[in-house]
Amino acid sequence: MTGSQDHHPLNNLLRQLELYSKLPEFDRQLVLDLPHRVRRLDAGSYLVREGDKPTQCMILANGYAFRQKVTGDGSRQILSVCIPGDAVDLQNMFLDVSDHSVQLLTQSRVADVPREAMQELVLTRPAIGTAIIQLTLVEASILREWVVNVGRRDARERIAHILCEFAVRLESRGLADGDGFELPMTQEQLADATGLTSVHVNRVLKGLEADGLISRKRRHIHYSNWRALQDAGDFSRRYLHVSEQDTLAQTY
Amino acid sequence: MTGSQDHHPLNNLLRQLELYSKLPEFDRQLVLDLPHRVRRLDAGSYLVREGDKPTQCMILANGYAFRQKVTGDGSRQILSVCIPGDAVDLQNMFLDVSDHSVQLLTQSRVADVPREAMQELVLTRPAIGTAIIQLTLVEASILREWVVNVGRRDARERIAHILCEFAVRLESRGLADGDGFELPMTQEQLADATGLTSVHVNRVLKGLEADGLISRKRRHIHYSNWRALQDAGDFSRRYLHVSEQDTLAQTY
DNA sequence: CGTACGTTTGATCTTTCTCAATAATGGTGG
DNA sequence: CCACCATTATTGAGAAAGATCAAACGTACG
Repeated sequence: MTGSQDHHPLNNLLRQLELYSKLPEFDRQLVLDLPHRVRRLDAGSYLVREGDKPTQCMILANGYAFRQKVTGDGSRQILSVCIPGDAVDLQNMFLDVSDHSVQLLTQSRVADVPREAMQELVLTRPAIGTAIIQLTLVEASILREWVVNVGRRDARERIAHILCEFAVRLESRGLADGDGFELPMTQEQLADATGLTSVHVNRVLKGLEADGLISRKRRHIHYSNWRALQDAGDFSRRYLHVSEQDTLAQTY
Repeated sequence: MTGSQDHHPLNNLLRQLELYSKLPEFDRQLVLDLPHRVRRLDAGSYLVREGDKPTQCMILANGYAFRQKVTGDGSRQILSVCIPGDAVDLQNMFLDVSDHSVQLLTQSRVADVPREAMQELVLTRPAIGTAIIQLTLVEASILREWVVNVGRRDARERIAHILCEFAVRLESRGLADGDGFELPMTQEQLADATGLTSVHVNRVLKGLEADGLISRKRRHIHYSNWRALQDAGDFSRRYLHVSEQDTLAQTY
């Protein structure tokens, strides 16, 4: 869960920017030279609250976070899970007021970069601009898949699907162990991500386990039958826009 | 529904780019000078199919379209509704393969702009880059709200919410008539947008009508009680990031 | 060792879906 | 203008997935 020992927290940002194509050396250095401040925050801390006017972009150096919105009657919908290395606040870099909240799932180190510094790089360095736009578009693609997940799949499919998504995303960052991963959230949070109740999530998880698709120990998910799990979740990785080689271990 | 008589179809793109801030005159001209081709297409035509490698960005000169994905068992989820003037393919401008389809709701005129020409403007003209990123981020914000809508609201709230969203978006483009608008879709499509069945959508619409929140004539929705409709849909316009003055008529 | 939080399980209730049939509407060809 | 057809809208009855309520059980942690 700790990942590599990158002591420079912007290395994470850089790695993400280079997901789709390498940056010129000059641009890489500009990214690493961005002014920033590192904070260590506890689980549950808010990085952004809906309605905020953020002045910083935040990069998750380690740890997990999630985006959420709360409805008028108080129920919560989780909108995405940020994994170590994610830039959390690209959304807010070009919009003045945040339309959702971001909260830490685990204790984390977070790097803050002033909004203007980040904007300047994006607008003046085409390679960096391209990379940022691609990241934003992939995030939108994942959101579209989540709309499908909660809108048109039953409970079992939803859970299987989100487990597959975690598996591929974590694998692509080297945070999974080949045939399993540490689920960074409680069943209640899983419920809020899938539009279900925690009671029902529990029953579905037990069902998947009983059917031999996964096994669980504490929060660790082991996929006993990866193909069957994908089928159960109607999962195809296309929407993640990750290259095959990033997740070779799962292609077998 | 026909909108204004912009004979230059890129005027629509320009208007959208200037939603958040005016472009310098030089940039405006670059946009209008973009190479393009105009096509007239029938309702039901696909502008993009999932899996395509698009080479053009498309701008909806008039008419309506929607984004959709289809699940393994054949059910459809509508992901967003594009209204006249929307640039449909910003998503694909920087990603090589499309993760969803776009289909026309009505007969439309569509302007195609080569991907590279568009990319170049975005990456070399900061004002245009900013505008495009903002549009992309607003679209992501709407997607997040849709996740909330299908994930955490009941049928009545979902329908009321989506009606409010249409009202504000159409109003902001001058396509509504103050206290009503022409719904561009069937109840079946409304169902696919809200994760419900058409049967249930019908019952909910009748319920909203019986309670005096809306009245309907054919596809025309008239909101008899705008405030009550917003309340019923747990609707707040923040996520649309439209300025108040764009929709002054509704603020009363 | 106790407290708080997360998980598991059972029983019951509601919302929404499914299936099926009927009615309205718009468009088409004659 | 009219008869016909395809699509869309409407309504009813029964079934099912998932929610709700309630309680017991584990486990981590101060």
